[in-house]
Amino acid sequence: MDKDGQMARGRATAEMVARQANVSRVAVSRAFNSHTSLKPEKRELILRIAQELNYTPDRAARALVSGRTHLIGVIVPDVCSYWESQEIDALTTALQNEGFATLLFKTRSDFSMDEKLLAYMRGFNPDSVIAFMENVRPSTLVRFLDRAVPIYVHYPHPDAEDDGEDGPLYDRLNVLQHGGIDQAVALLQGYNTRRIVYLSGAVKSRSNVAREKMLRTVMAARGLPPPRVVIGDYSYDTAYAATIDLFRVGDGADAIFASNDVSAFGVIDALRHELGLRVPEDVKVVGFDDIAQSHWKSYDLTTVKFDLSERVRALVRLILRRLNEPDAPALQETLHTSLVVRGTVG
Amino acid sequence: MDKDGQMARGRATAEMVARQANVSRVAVSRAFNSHTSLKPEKRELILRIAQELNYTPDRAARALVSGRTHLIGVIVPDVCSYWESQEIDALTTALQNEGFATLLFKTRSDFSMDEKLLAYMRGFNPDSVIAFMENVRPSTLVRFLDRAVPIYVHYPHPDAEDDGEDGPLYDRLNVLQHGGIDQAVALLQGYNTRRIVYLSGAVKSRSNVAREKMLRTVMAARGLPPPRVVIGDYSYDTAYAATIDLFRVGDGADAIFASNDVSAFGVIDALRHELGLRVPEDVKVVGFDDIAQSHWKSYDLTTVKFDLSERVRALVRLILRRLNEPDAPALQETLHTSLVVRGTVG
DNA sequence: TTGTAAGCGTTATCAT
DNA sequence: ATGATAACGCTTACAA
Repeated sequence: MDKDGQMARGRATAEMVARQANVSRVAVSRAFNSHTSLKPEKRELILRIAQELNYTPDRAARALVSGRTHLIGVIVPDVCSYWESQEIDALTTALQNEGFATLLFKTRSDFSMDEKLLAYMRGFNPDSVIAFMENVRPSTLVRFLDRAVPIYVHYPHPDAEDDGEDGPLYDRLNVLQHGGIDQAVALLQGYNTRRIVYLSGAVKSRSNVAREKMLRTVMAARGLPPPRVVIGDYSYDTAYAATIDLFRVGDGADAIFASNDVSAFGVIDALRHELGLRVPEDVKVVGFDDIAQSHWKSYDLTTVKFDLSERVRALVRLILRRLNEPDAPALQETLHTSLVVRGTVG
Repeated sequence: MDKDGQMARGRATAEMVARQANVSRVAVSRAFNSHTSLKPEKRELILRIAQELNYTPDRAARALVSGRTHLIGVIVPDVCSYWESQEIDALTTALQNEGFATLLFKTRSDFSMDEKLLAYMRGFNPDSVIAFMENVRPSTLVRFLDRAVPIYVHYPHPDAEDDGEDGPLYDRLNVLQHGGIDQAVALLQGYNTRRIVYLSGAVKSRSNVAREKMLRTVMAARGLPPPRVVIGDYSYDTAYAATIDLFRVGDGADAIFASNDVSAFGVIDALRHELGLRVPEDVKVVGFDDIAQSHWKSYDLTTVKFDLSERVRALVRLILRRLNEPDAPALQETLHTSLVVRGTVG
């Protein structure tokens, strides 16, 4: 029972705190918004009583008036995919530290954007949205998100025409793939590797297209013939089957450049356990991502690494900058890649 | 431009839809709440116009009056942990289908509950909370969650005294581990395995304590001596190191029962790649969870399986039942386990 | 520095 | 079946 003779049932409101502290409810509101002016001792008193009453401002009410939900929508096709789960993990931690929370939505894994989902998500009024969907153009996203700012992951390429004279239209994260891929190709070249195969990811995904294109460019620049392409979909099972096909029906290869680490694992397992080949002696394998499992002894994978924490910091920076300046011109952040050399090339 | 000569900038409100459709804003609200009475043709008209204007009811406003945010808080120590990422994935899909969204929070991975986090989460007013934290008693959770219902994952054990005469105090999911563990032990017994080691998970976590206890019980019931226990923490790296210790410094083992699949992978890699032992010929390995990687050829792990989709369905059922009947007595759902036999025992 | 009053967009209540 | 009106809990003018 509290002073009013009532059980502290349900949730304490600013009103109750105000009564208990003998101040107006506005003072309570001010106590929780640090930028406002309030006598320090009064603020302390209010915060103390608030804690006693277990009071926290209601974010729904706050959102209604401030237009900020402090919700960041994250759309993913597949939470279990390692790279994405690691990114979600780091992102959630970072957002939490900034006073936001991650609102998770799942979409179909075929990389198509579901407009129903967007409409659904919009109801929750996220302050910003990060779509892990690969082939969604921000112009689609923006139709459904008025307050929210879509963030676009871009893969710049030397050959591609850049944006118009006014710069990009949407906030974006530029991922420079050249560094890591060039190092990987150099390494293979150093071992005199001839027939290089690229095992694709989901064929239409932008990251896959970008990876393949950059690989071609890098190999051409180094005087190598273009890679042969084998179709995959970023999954272990498909990679496993495709590798068997490649060696049983096709011509095999001296090195396989897999579009992500998980498919590299499929490749390695197929080579070793099904085809009786040695990695790296018979076939060399390179992956993409550097997920945590890549250092496991069964794989010990040489792979092109994205710096995850750098990436998450960049994303959070974009979100915060945009929320602070809603009308600023399109923002950009840039991210580099590099090669992590382990045991599958050598 | 719309009829009013304004860009459809920002978000459409019920008011605008009402004006456009020549009805009151209450009618618009009713059109979006199917249980209300509204002439079908009128509802259709309103919904059509709403779609044209790209209108969706604002959930923050709705929450303010209805007391329902349609947010389900999910607290995890580690999103990347594979079992949890699979569960989050499935849960998000299921919740989405019921009109809810997953609000993700990360806590420290030492399995202690952070009260600050709970207070923080409470500000978002989740309708319900699922804590993947292992050693949080619902009595702690409930202090911070007034509207929300904590759901407790319970591991019943024959020896343990059950709840008082009034049944359990909180909604819970009972996970019956006996089935799968008993089958695993029977299999090992069938291969005449002598020295069985249990590689623990995080020692204080409830799931780990429950697994070890059940293993002891089952082995005793089958006339086997108690397992030796090696300390782990559910991680690959610790399992890897602990296994090397066990065989280099300690007495080794004929079979290792790992507390989860990921540590089973660490065990297998250490045995094969560091100690030069064969699995299953020299040492047999059993895991716990049946995550997707368990069928990968490098491991092909025999493991105790929880039916994930059944588990998620049960959780969602608990949430919905509780929201429909806030005052119902504590609800329960029950889940079974079974053994998936693959190549690491034989 | 502080309090009063208005309003955010919705749903519930009570009329009609 | 439908519409007016009053909440919901908070923040942001504006006034003191």
